[in-house]
Parts: sequence; C-alpha cells; structure tokens
Amino acid sequence: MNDPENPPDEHNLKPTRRKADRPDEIVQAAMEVFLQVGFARAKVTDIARKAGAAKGTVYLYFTTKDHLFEAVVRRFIGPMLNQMDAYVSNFKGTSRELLSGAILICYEQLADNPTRRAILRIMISEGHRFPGLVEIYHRDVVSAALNTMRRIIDRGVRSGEFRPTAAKDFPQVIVGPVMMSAIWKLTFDNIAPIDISKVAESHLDLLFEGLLA
Amino acid sequence: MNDPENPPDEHNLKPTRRKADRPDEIVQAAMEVFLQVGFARAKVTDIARKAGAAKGTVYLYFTTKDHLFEAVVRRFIGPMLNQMDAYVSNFKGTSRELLSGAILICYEQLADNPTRRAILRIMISEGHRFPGLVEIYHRDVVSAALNTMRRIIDRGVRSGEFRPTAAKDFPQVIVGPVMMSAIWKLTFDNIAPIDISKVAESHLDLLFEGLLA
DNA sequence: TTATATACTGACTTTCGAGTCATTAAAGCG
DNA sequence: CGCTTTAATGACTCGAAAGTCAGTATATAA
Repeated sequence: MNDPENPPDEHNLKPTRRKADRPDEIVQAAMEVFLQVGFARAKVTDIARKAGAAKGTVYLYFTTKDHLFEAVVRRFIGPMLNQMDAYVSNFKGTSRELLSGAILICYEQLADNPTRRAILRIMISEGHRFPGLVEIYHRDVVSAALNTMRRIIDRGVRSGEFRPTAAKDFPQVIVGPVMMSAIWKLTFDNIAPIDISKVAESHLDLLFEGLLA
Repeated sequence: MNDPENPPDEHNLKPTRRKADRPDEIVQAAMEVFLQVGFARAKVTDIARKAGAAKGTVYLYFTTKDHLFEAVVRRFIGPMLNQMDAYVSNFKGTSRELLSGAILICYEQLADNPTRRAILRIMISEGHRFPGLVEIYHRDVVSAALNTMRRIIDRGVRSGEFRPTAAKDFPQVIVGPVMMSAIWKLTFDNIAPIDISKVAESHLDLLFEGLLA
C-alpha cells in the first residue's frame, strides 16, 4: 500500500477534507436537542442551527433523522463504562470496599451525569422504535454493569465476606436504587430534589448491613 | 321535575344524554393507543376508531390531543394505590412482614401491571411537557408510596425490630429495585426477561439481612 | 307527523416539519 | 487566473396528522 513510487490512494490526505469533523459537530448538537425536547419533537433545522450549519448539511452526512438518532446513541453509549472494569480488575482491598466503589461509579456514571441520564430516558421512551439500539445499550451498558456486579459478589462470597444470596442472580436488586435515582433526577427533581450522594450513602449502608436490628 | 304545568329547569334530565359515557370510552381507547405507540406517534383518528367513533367526536369532548392526554393520565393515576393504606393501617404482625407485604404490593402495582408501567413510561418520556401531570403523579403515587414506607420503617424502628438507618429519609433506596424492575420490563424484557417474583424475593432477603456474612 | 335539539360524522383546511435539489461558495490544481 | 471538484445552502415539495365545520342522523317534544 505505501509503495513509494506510486502514491498510495491519492485521496487519502491531500484533500484535507475541509470539514472531517462536521458529522461529530452535528451529532453533538443533536444530542443537546434530543436531551431538551426528546426525539419526536426535535427539529432537524434546530439541530443544524445549533451545529452552525444548514438543514441540508445534516442530510449530507445522515440520510434520515432516524439514522442521525442512531448515530447519536452509538456515539454516547460508547465511552460509558470502560472505567469500571479497570477499577475492578486491579483492586486489592476488601470486597465490601470494592463493591462500594463500583456502586459509587454507577451513581456517578448514570445518575449524576446529565448526558447519560438523557440516554437512559431515550432508551425508555423511544426504545420500542429502535430495538437494535436497545440491544446495544443492554449489551454494552446494562449487561456489562450487571456482570461486573456479579463478579464482585462472587469474589466476596468466595472470600467468605458476603453471604451466598440470590443477589448474584439478580444484580438488578443491587443497582436498583441507582436506577431510581436517575429516574428521579429526570422526572421529579424540580418538584422534590434529592441529594444523590446521601442516597448513595444510605444505599450502601442498607445493602451491607440490612435493615434488621 | 315531572310537575306538568311548569317543567323545572327543562334541560336537566330530559335530554337523557344518549352517550354520557362517550368520554370514558375515548379515554380508555386513548390509553391503549398511548400504551402501544406513545403520545407523539398516537393518531387521534386511531384513538377514535378504537373507541368506535369518528375523529370529530373526540374533539367534541376534548379540545386538544394534549387535553385528552391529560384526561387519560388523571383517569389512570387515580385508582392506583388506595389498596396500600388500608393494608398498612390494620396490620397486626411484625414490621418485617408489614414491609414485605407493602413492597410486594409495589411490585404488583408498578412492575407487574402493564397499564401502570405505561403511565410510568409516559411520565418519564413526556413529563417535561406536562409539569402539572408530573406533580399529580408525584403527589398521588410516588410521594404517597414513599410516605407509607417511611411510616412502616418508623414503626419497625420504634418497636426495636429495625436498625435506625438513614433509610427513613430515603425510602427511594428501599423501593429502588421495584423501579428497576418496572423499567426493565418496559425496556429490556424481550432481550433478557426477568422473573419479577424472584427479583422481589431476592430483594426482600437482601433488604432485611444485608449482604455481609 | 312535523319541528327542534342534540350527537355524531368525515371530508376539508391548515400547519408543520422531514427530506430534496438547483444553486452558490470555496478549495485545490495546473 | 480559469477549470473542476467538493461542501454547503435554504427555498421548495410533499405527506402526515391536528383540528374544523357544514351537513346527517337520531331522539324527544308537541
């Protein structure tokens, strides 16, 4: 390919695409608009304007509003929880500390972060129209997080720190309050705001110690 | 009223409104359609057809699609958790049993019931456009349920059965897994179905006993 | 039976926004 | 500088669905 006498694929670098980053600008703008008004009420014109372009430009890069939507979701799902695995793998302390940390990361990643919350809302409200996206979200985010939880619980059980409970089979129970917090922020926060860090604290206490005296 | 010589307020009963129950038929039909396709993609014509009427008829009773939507939500929020209070008030057993029962009712009412789940989805996805509805939902459903939880926890703490935890201040933590189950059913159930009764069981075990050995 | 009021209808009007495309502007290149 | 290719534009088309209303059907009253 990089045969010197015969400049390889001459279009590669030279044209210096004036705007190779237009697509991402548009995706970014689209995310903001979807966040504010949801998919159905988002106008392509508005997205374009926010990206500093005209409507036609959007259709230069995305064939359809639906496709643009897909691109947005893929783009923002991607960098979601690489953090977690790294954290878990090289951890040395007790399983309690480990699980606490992991759960706190979940709060940070899902409940605290407006963009991630927006994705969640989108999945819930627009999900049935885009089954492919839901699948990706499930695999890359939900399932991934739950599996991490499972691993940690296993670690704790094997070390004798944790009781062998059914929690391993239903990590949903463990992260349930995180989901609750995210939904709350999305929906009820202007009526009755909650302090996520306090919720998290209470969550961890209850999770480990239980409610009984 | 059947005074022959001077018919009192002649409009009152006589016309025998041929269809006093039309509005409710329409609301019912609207709920079904909203449940299937969401608010934005629901067509008034479809709602009308499903109610066995023509589009014009809908606008005879509801000035706007938005108003119809409001009517639907109000109608279905209403009879949501009267069950709970009755249950709690005349309960005699241990607080653990009481709380277990209350939580199971929550699962039944929110996670198991398709209509209630639909309302939840609507609140999450359409909420910002209808702040009044969210407020009602919060007051009549969410806040009501959380307060019941608080009362039960208090009862348990006073009787010495429960530890005095911060859970009383954040009952969200306690019902979090219920919310998670509802969302799961709404969003991921065809990818990875869950058995709600098993989730509930695991939830209760963990809640009372905690995770630690 | 006729007159009048009420319930209902669905063809029509209007609005709105997704998607197109002829045109313009700019960049690269000899 | 022209010539060509590529990026971008926004006025326009077109379909879809909300909302209207003149007209029809049915019931009650007289």
